Amino acid sequence: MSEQTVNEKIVTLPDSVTLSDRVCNQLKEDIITGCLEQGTKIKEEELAREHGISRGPLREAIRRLEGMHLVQRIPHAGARVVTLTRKMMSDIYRVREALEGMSARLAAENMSSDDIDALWDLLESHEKNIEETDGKVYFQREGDVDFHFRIAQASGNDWLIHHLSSELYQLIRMCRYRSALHPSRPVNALAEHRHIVEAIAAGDGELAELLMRRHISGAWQIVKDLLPRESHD
Amino acid sequence: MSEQTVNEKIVTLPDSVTLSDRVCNQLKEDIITGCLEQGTKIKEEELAREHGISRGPLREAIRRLEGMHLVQRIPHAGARVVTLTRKMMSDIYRVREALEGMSARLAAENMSSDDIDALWDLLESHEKNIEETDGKVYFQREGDVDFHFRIAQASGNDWLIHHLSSELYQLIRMCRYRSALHPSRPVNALAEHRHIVEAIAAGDGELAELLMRRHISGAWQIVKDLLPRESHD
DNA sequence: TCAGCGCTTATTGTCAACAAAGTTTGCCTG
DNA sequence: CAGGCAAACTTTGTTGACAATAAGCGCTGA
Repeated sequence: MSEQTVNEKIVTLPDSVTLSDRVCNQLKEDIITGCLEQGTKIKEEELAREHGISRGPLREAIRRLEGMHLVQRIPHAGARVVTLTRKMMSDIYRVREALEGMSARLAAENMSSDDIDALWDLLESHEKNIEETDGKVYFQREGDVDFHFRIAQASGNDWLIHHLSSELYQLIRMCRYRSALHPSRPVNALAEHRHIVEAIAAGDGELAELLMRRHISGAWQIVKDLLPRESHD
Repeated sequence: MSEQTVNEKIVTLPDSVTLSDRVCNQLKEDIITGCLEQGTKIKEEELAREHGISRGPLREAIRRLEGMHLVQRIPHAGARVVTLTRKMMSDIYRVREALEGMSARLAAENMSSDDIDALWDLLESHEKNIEETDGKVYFQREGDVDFHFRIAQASGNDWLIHHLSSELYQLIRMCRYRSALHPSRPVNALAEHRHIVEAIAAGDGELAELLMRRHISGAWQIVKDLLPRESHD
């Protein structure tokens, strides 16, 4: 699609449509993985220089991150990396419970048998993954997100898909990176995922929703105790 | 706060913290009210000149509008005002059903009696408003949104509050402006609002959620028939 | 010593010019 | 006459400089 005339200097992210896009994604990852610590003041000139771009595109990137709630901005005072409070995470998990519950119900109603087969395959690969790595990778990496992402996709509701995958999941990932999380949860989660897929395969939307809500609610119970102390809230 | 040296052409929005903010709000209203028609190509230079600002702030404003899903952008090809399809509105109403249902449930659990009294007052003023204007204004203006906005506020869930009030409601408003809408719905809606508040006052979260979901579902049934034809979808 | 004031400085907001990409137009060729 | 190529134009992406605002700091005076 893109010609070969592209400059070879860009190696980290091969095809970046735009400097703003590239830096936006870079910053997003940096924030989520904690490379940019929470509450960090964002100094435009400094960041721009670090990323080798001008302040213009950087400002646009920041505006988009603001839209994703990954940075908070005050008009003439600058922007800071968002700080995840316990309350914020609680709010997000609650909303997620509602949205993913809905997502599972719609998936049960809409999903084709081919898609369901693909879901089973996904779960199988997850299981193998857990066995191989002793459960460490499943939750920490993309595995869990993949599952929920697929369900959201299957709902067919574009709004749901977008908000779950490009906003809520990012903050969930960020939360996971903060709370190094790998108890015996993975095998539990996998079992729960199985039950959800069973309900979906049976076309039982109501059950799928219930199970999904319970699954997420349970996840929050685990996560909330692992969150850093910052107990003032 | 701002000096008097500001150009006197700016009369609509007196104190804007930032050009970008001002134009962003202006554009938002223009898009919602249909002043900027759906699908319109956004030409940066032209718009910037019209609003008397440079392209820099305008681009930032557009990035934020993109985040609100009021414009769609393609990297090197420009941005267009979003086009509301029937599917899109349907998706939004479905999500709204889930989120506002949750919102009503939380409101029933959290709301103080003072807040509930204020809600009753709001409904009363709405009733008077309907009588005075023969029902034309209630839905069309802020009345209905006000009610839902208050409930969302009362939920205490910041994520819910933000997404309902600053994203979903905007698109709902936009939809309303497209479908000139004032049948006998207002009195119905008011009655439904009353029942919801009753449930909240009784602390019956489950009932409040049910009634709210039904209320919104009903609203969609009305709205969807009033949407412009564009029947290809 | 400390409160208040003005200045310096660092940072954000804005602008106009430059570079690159995409789109249209029109010419040339088969 | 049709199709495709190329050049001109339009529009977006990017940059560095300039203006304005807020924060930090030292000074003066009581």
